[in-house]
Amino acid sequence: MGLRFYNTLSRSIEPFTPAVPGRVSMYTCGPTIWNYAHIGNFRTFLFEDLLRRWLEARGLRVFHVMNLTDVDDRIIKEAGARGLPIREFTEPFARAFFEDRDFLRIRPAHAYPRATDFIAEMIRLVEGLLAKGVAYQGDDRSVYFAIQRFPAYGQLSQLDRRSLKAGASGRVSTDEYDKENAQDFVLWKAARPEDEAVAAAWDAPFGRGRPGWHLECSAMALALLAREGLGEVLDIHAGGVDLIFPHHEDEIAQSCAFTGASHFARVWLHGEFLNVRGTKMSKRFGNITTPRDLKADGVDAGALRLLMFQTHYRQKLDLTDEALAAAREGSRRLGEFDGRLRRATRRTAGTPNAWAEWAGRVAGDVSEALDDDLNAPRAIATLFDAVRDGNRLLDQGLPPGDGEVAEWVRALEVLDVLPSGGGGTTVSHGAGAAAEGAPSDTPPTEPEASENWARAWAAARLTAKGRRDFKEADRIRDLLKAAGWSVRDNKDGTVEVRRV
RNA sequence: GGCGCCGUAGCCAAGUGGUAAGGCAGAGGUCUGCAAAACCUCCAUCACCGGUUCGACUCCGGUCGGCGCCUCCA
Repeated sequence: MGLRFYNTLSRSIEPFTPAVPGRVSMYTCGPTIWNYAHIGNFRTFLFEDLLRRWLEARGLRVFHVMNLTDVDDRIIKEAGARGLPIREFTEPFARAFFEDRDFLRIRPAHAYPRATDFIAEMIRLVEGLLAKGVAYQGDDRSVYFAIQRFPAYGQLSQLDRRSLKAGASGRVSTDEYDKENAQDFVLWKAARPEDEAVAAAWDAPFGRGRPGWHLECSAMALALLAREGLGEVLDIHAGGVDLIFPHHEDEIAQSCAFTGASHFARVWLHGEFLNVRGTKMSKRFGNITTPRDLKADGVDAGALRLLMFQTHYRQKLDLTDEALAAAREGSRRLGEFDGRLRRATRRTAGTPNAWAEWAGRVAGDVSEALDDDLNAPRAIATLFDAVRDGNRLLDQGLPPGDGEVAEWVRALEVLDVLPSGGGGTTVSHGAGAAAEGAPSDTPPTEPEASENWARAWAAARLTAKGRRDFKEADRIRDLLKAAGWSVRDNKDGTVEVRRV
């Protein structure tokens, strides 16, 4: 059936065809670097990572841009409180964002433009809008976009079908405005002393000030599209559902009014929220958890990715310890099978037919699931089916060929949900561990020494088992367990120890 | 008040107009010195009430419950 996505613009699933064959331009709204991004934010970034990976797996060359918002009210306020220029204030959070991104194995975008690096482009955009008469300067010197002069306004959020209740969100007071129409949005905010204090003001023909929130995405997307020779319409624009209105609606208005094109992006994808006990994770609700918090708690990125992808991106997902534990266990099982499969691979042709069928099913089902609006939960179900069937074949002693294993690897690479590193080490007979005599009962603290220690005990267990001294063997297992190592006797007579 | 989403087993979660994927947990079993791992078996009638239909969990209407957006929140 081919690749298809749910397009917020049409509220329906549509076949996806990039404007330039073989290439995809994709812009995703990134974080406002005023603080550490929480995993709610990262749920969206993870969904976008999956999108990116699948497009690439489908053979498309993706140009992915993610902006970093480094000037906004919160940043100015926080920077002011610390007496720092905004650039200096945001820098550590930008770095932290990249660290968290890497921890979660999110593939780096091709560009991470920062708003303050594109002031000139934004000014040009505002000038263009003023020239076209769709923008005007208010009495406060700020520049606003006049939505009544842009008839298509509201198509994304279906504004024509709703009546806005001014200030209903309670997040902004309605009387702060100096606009012709309450729904007009600001393109350029006239500079205030607080802005000057933190170097958040720039000169412009229409007055000194700083960009409004929406402006950066339009300016940077258009600038980077032009640089890549990809026209002035994005193939895909993605973000969280909360950005549909007003952010993306306003981006469309200012971009299309400027370019004259009918679209700013042909496909709009929006990811649902990550909830905590039913309500969205948000700084203002005080219920946030950051990737670094989870990392500190020993949560693995593979488990986290599995958890996120086991729920469709357009469904709300509640984060709980139980769900996290379940994902950890699932990730472990996938990793266990992956290791077993790779060890059993043989490099020969003419593999048993059962494996060929197995591989075909993995590739076909995963592909069909992800093609269908990124149905990762279904793709993961396929993976688990493959684990069960594959283990059964391996139990029968049938080895897979590399071609079949490659199909499994390809499917896994898109989701990337295996546990990271920390595999066990296997000790076989005559490991020479006894060379230095019996290891001490207490483990060394350094990781490497601790591993040697565990290996030594594993060898000792092997020896004890060899003389059928099961009491001693059990004692060793308990001792290792107490030190945080799991023990497993393999069928081939080896002992495997693994950090828990 | 407006717009929209959701309500599937103990927990998480796909899905289809024809009688419910997958994961975790749990129970029993095979294997094992014992474990572990792996495999096998078992574990739902899809919030409620109407309607349409030969047939609905899937379509329509309503009720109840949860959630989101409504000007700078992924």
